[in-house]
Amino acid sequence: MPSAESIAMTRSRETAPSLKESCVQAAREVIAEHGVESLSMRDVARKLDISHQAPYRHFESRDHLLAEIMRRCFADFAQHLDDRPRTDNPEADLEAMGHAYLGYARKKPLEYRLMFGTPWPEPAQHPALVQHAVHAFNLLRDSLRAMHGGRPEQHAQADRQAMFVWSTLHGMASITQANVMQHLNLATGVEHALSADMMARIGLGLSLPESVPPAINPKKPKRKSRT
Amino acid sequence: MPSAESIAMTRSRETAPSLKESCVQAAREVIAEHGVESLSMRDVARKLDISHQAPYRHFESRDHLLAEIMRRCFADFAQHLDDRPRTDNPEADLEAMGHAYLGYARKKPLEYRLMFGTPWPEPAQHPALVQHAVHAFNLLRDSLRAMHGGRPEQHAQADRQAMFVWSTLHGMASITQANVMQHLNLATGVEHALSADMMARIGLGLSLPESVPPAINPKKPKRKSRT
DNA sequence: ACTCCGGTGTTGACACTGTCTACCATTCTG
DNA sequence: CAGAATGGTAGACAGTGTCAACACCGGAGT
Repeated sequence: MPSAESIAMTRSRETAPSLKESCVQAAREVIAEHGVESLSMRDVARKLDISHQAPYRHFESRDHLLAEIMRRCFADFAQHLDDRPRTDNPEADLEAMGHAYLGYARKKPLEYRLMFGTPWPEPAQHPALVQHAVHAFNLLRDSLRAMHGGRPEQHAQADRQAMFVWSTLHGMASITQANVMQHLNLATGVEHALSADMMARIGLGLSLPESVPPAINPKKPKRKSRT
Repeated sequence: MPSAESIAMTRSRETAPSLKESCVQAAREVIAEHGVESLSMRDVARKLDISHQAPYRHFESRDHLLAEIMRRCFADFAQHLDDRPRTDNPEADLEAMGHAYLGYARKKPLEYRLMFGTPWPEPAQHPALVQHAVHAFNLLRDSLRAMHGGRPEQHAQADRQAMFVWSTLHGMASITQANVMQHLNLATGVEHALSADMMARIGLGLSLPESVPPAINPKKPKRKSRT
C-alpha cells in the first residue's frame, strides 16, 4: 500500500519533532472531555490518526504519559502561585497565595484533580514529577518563612504552618470538587462564603505558639559528632 | 399500583444473601490486597470459584458493587466516630471526634481512600451511599452544634466550622496517605507531631466570630466567647 | 401431574484496554 | 556506502466489563 506509506512518510517529516508534544496535547483533550480514568493510549493514537503503538515511541507506558501531563500541571500550578499579586507585607502575601491556590482549583478543576485527586504513579519512576510538586509546595513554605523574617530557627514552625495551610486548602478544594456539599443541607450562605470563611480560619490557626508539648521526650535530641 | 412492599417482602423472605455477601467480602479482600483500582468483577468471581458472570446477578455493574462497599465503609466510619469516648464537655467531645477521624484514616487507610479518595460513581445512581456519607458528616455537625448549646441561630456558624474542621482533617489525611510528605524535606519532628499540631490549629480556627473579617491576623484569639 | 416461569449460575461472545514482538522506512553516522 | 539509530506500522496476547443465550431448579397455576 504505497499511499499509506507516503502518508506515513509525510506525517513523519512534518510532525516528527512534535509528535510527543501532540500526544500530550491530545491526551489533555481526552482528559478534558472524558476524565482521567478513561484516558487510553489508543485514544490519543486515534485522535492523532496514528497507529496504536506510535505513542509508545515517546512514552514508556500510559503512566509515563500521565506523569508527564501531571508534571506540566504542577509547573503551571506553581507558575500560577508565583504570579499572585505581590506585596511587601508577608501576611498579605500569604493570603494572596491562598486565594491563588483556591482560584486555581476553581478555574482548572480537571488539572487540580489530576494533580491532587488521582492516585500517583510510583514516585521513584517519575522523579521530575516529584520535583515539580515539591517546588510548588516550597512556594507556600517560603511565603510562610518570610512571615518569620526568614529566621532558620523558625523553619520548623513554618513547616507546621505550611502543612496546616495546605491541608485546609487542599481539603476544601477536594470537598468542593467532589460535588458533595449539595447533599449536606448546609445553612444558607455557608457554601457561598466558604472561601472567605476558610481563609479567615486559616489565619487564626497560624497563630499557634512555637512548641507543641511533646508527649514523649526523646533522650538523644541530636548527635552531631560522627567518627 | 404495584405494591412495592410486597416485592420487598418477598425479596427479604428469600434469605439467600450468601453469594451477594460473599461477593462483597471477596471484593474487600481484593481491594485490601491489590488496591481499589485493580478490583475487577472477574477477580471476585475467581476468588469465589464461580463463573465470571455470577456476580452480575447481584450487582448491576462494577460501580454498583463498589458503591455498596463504599456505603458499608461509611456506615463503619460513622460507627467509629460514634464510638468515640464520650464527655459532657462539648469541646473535649469535638477533640475526641477529631482524633477518631484521624485514627480511622490511619488505621484503615484503604477504607478511607475508598470513601474519600476514589472518584465517586454518579450520586443519583446510589442514593444509599449518599445517605450514609451525609450521616457521617452530620455527626461532626451535631458535635459542633452542641458547642453552641444547640441554638438554631448558631447553626450556620456550626456549619462553617464543620466545613473547616472537615477540610483540615480530610486534607491532612489525604496528604498523609499520599506518601508525599517524605519528599518535602520537612524539619525534624514536624511529621511526627503533625496530628497534635493540626488539632491545636483547628481549635484556634474554630474561634472565628460570626461575621467574617478579611484580615488574616487575629486580634484576640480567645476560645470561649459568651455562652 | 403437567407445564410454565422467574431467579440463579454458566458459557460464549464482543469490544475494549495496555503492552510485547516483529517488521519497515527514513535518516544520521562512521 | 554499510549499518545503526530513530520513529513509525501491524499483529498478537492476556486482561477487562458487559451483553446474550442457555441450563438448572423450585414453586405456582392449571
